[in-house]
Amino acid sequence: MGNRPLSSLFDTYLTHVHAALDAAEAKGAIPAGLERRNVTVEPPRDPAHGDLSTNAAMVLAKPARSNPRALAEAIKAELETAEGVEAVEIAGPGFLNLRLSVDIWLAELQAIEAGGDDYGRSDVGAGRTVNVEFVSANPTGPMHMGHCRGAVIGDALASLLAFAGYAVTKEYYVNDAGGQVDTLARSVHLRYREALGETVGEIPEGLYPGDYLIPTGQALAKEYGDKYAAAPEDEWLLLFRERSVGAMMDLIRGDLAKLGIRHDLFASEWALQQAGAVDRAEAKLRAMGHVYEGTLDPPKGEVPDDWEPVEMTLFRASNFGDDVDRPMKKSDGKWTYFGADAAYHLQKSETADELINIWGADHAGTVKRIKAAVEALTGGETPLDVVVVQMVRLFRDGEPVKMSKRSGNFVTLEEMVDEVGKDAVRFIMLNRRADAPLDFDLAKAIEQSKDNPVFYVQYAHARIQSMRRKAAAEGIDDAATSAATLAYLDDTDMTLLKQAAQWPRIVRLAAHAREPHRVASYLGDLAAAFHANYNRGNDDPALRFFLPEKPAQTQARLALARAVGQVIATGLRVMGVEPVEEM
RNA sequence: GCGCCCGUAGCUCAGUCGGAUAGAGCACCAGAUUCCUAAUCUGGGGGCCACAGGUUCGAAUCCUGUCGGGCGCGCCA
Repeated sequence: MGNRPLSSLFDTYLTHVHAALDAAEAKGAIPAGLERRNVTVEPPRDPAHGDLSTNAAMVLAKPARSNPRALAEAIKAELETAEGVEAVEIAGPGFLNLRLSVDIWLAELQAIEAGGDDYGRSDVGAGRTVNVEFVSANPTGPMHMGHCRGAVIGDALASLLAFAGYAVTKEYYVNDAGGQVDTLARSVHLRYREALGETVGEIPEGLYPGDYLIPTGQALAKEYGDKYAAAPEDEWLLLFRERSVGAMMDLIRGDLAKLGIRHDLFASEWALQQAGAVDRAEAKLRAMGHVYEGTLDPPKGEVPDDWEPVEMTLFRASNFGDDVDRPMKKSDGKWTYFGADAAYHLQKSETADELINIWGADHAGTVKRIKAAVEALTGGETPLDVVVVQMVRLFRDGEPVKMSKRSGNFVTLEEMVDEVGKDAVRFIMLNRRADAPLDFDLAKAIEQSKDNPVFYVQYAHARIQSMRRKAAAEGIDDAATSAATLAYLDDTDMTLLKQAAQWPRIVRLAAHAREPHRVASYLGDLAAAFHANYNRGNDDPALRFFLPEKPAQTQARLALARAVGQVIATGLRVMGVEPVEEM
């Protein structure tokens, strides 16, 4: 990162606006002590309005008991002297529009060059530690397509937050304590007997049928022979659980690796319970009076036939915004999933300032209770954000893709990545808001056309690299930008440069909103602007980027292209997509 | 029944902690096109931002309600 300041152009000018307000205050032009929190500096919607726009006069008008235009006049007078400000206009209901000198944009172009892959990196995270928990798929089989979106979103969000200056831990919660893991162990036991030569036939209802359990059964047969073949379950269940979970986690880690995902930490629910962490969390809540023994009302809607009220250990979630209290411990004395999860979140909060969970939409109903638990357990000290990821529907050429046999049930992540590639999967999964359902078309994902956003963005980058290679071959110096550079750039070029200069702001906004899809949207827009600019050369050869007979101009426009290419490459890397050199 | 999410162009969706004339792609229409990388390009039409109130100088954005769609509701994980 070096010693460069990490503030973006917008931050810099927000500082200038504050300075102007201070100066206006000092002269008595505006009242002192106004609430400035809502003062922003943004690019105006219409580029014709200038380079930057501030709402200061409108926001301050009311507390100042003045009208926006009058305030704007006072602020304008101060702002006009700010560095790099060429003109200030008052427009609309009281916007102050700033036009910046070309020197500022030249400096920004040079900042992109100097920054390289770090251009846009931010310190808004201020080194705060964030724990991003994602995937956390049950360790009962390989990952399927349904896990994929949350995996990519979690990984990209972690990467985005790291780029925005947070200290990020990527964590996977292994649900290895529930009854499903017993089912897994029994299923593997069957495969173990099969490996010993027994004919098992159809996998019985209630056990996992997938072929992926066969190697685990074989490995256990090789290691233990027929020792457990006829033994009672309690002699082998724990062992088989441990081995099966280990094997499944290896599978899952392999699947994640295919998507370019590596977690920093795998936290075991089983280990958590064994270590007494759940007891401690419950005791902590109990000491605060948030836990009691009681019964729940029957669920609304369809009441199960066998409903009967039973006493169990309940957390007063309803005191923290949830609809009803939630069981931590079942009447049989075992922890509920929620009870363990509450303890798990307490554990995470001990090493992180902020928590983020990436959850599938099918868990959306449990967001309130876990937020309630975290609030109670941390005294509101540790914020928890739950990013809810909606379903993916898989298509091929517009036709829904149905189940596949191999996994036992679903289209596996492996099949998906093998078919369309890691980068296309990642980009498309990130090209939509998480809370909107996504249709994923396998055929479209690898289509080489403008309709395919992955291709379109990659192509922009590849095209830029191609020009650079060509320039190098022609002996045109691909050197650093000089002061003369901007003389060759016209308005359309400047618009493109200004768009590339939005990158630091996009990083900040996307990180703040926990929305990595904003990066994908932005890159799509930037690529489109680049292609449009490039295409001008088709109508007017004088507007081509590569003009061998005009090396100085070529150099200048290559500098612009290089900056755009740099931002695209950096953005793609934040998304975990590898920018390609050629296509 | 209750909760969460969503409702923006014919379709798929963006939309800046509330800001100026609400954007893009597809589809449609009209032109251009062997071009630095080709897998097209340029322009055009198209909107009661689901509906009704409210807050605000200002609402697609915030609040309330209604309607419509998705997901969920358990001593499961």
